[in-house]
Amino acid sequence: MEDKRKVSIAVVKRLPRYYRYLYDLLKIGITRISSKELSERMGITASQIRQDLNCFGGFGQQGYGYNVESLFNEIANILGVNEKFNTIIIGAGNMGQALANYSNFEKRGFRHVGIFDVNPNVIGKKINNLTVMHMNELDEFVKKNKVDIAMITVPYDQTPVVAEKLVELGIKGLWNFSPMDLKLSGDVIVENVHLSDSLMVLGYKLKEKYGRK
Amino acid sequence: MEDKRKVSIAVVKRLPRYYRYLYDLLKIGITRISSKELSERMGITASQIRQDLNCFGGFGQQGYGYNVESLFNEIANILGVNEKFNTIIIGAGNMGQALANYSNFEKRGFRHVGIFDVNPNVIGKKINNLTVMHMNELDEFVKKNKVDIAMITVPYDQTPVVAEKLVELGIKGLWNFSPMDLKLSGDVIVENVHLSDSLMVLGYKLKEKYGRK
DNA sequence: TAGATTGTTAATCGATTAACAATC
DNA sequence: TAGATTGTTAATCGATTAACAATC
Repeated sequence: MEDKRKVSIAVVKRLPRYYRYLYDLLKIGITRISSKELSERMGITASQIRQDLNCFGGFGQQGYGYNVESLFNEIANILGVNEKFNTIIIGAGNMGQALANYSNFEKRGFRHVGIFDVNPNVIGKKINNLTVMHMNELDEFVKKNKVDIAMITVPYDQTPVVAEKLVELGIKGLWNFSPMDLKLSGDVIVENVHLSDSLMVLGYKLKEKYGRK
Repeated sequence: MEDKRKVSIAVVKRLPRYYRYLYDLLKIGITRISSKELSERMGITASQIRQDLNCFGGFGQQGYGYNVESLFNEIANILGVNEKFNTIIIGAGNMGQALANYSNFEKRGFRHVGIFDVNPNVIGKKINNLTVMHMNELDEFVKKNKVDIAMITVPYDQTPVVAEKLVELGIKGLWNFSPMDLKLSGDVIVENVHLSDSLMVLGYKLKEKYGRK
C-alpha cells in the first residue's frame, strides 16, 4: 500500500477537490457514483479520476462504480483528516484571526492549539477559545505541546527570522502567507499561500481576455 | 506582440514569481543578470526561464543577459501592474478586513474601492480609507463605479448567490475564498484561493514524509 | 448472463530540459 | 576578436487521455 512509486504532486493537489465533491455527494444522499458521472460534475475526464484513484488503491468495482461513502473515507485517510494535526498561528493580525476563526480546518483534521504575536494590543485577547500569547512564550509552548504546523502571518520583513526559528524548534510544516519564498536550512515542508501571486494571475487573465481598459 | 500562440497557464503562474525576484534584485542594486544566475536563485532551470520569457518577447541580449530594470518593467506590464484594477471586497469579516489592509495589492496595480457586508456591527466601520457599505448598496455602487474584480469572502452558503449576483452586475473577475468551485453561467474569470485545499496538501506531505504519528 | 464500469496498458499531448547556432 | 549568453529548435520527460480486457 505504501508508495509503489511516488505519487505526483499534480495528483496530490487534486485530492482535496475529490474530498469536497465526495463530501457534497454524501450530503445529498448519493451512495454510488461512476467515474463518468463524477467527471461530469467535476469537469475533468473519467480517465483521470480512475488514474488518480488507482495511485492509492482499487477503490471501485467493475460494473458498479464507486461507493461514495467508502471512497470519501479512503480519500480522507489518504489526506490524513483523521490524524489530527496540531497547528499554531504566528501573527494575530486580521489574517491570523481569520485563520483562527475558520471552522473548516477543524473538520479536516487541523486543530489550532496556540496563537502568538508581539503586539501588546492583541496579547491576551481571546480568539475562538485561544488566548493570544507573546512570541517569547513560543519556545516553551512548542517544547510542552505537540505542534505539527505553524501558520505564518507576520509582516514581510519578519518572515525569514520567524520561519528560521520555527524550524529550529523542530516544527515540520510551515504554511506561509508572506509573499516570499522561504529559504530554510532545516528539515521542513513549506506550503505557500501567495495571495498577491494569485491575484496577479487573475489580473493577467482579465487583461488577456478583456483587453486593456 | 499579441499572443502568437496562447501562453500556457504554467508559464503565467510563474510570472508573479519572476516579478518578485526581479523586484528584489532591483532593490539590492543588481543591474544585470543572466538566465543562469537567476535560475540558481530561483531554483528552476535557465532553459525554463529563457523559454518562459520568450513567450512574450526577446528581452535579453546575447553575451550580456538581461537588464534587471527593463525586464522587471516588461514583466510588470505583462501582468498589468500599470493597469490599475479596481476591486471590491464582499464580506467584511476577518478575511475581508485582512484583504482591505493588505498593502501589497496596491503596489501591484489593484486598488480597493469598496467593501460590503450585511452585518450591522461592521457597516459604517472604517477600514483603511474604506467605509463598509451594506450589500443593498452594491448594485448602485457597481453601476456608478468601474469595478474590475470582486473578492468574495462571505460564508460558505452565501457564496453561490453572491457570486451569481456579481456576474449579473457585469463584474468580470472573481477572486473566490470559499472552499467551493463556482459554477457560473456568465462571462467571467474566477481565480480560487482554496485555503483548506492548500492546508490539506501540506498535511498530506507531512504524513508522507514523517509518517503517521 | 448481459451490461456496465473498473483497473491498467498504450497513445497522445504538453511542458521541461538540453543543445547549439546566432550574435552581442 | 573571443567569450558569454541569448533565442530557438530538438529531445526528453511526465502527465493526460484513450482504449480495452478483466470482472463485478
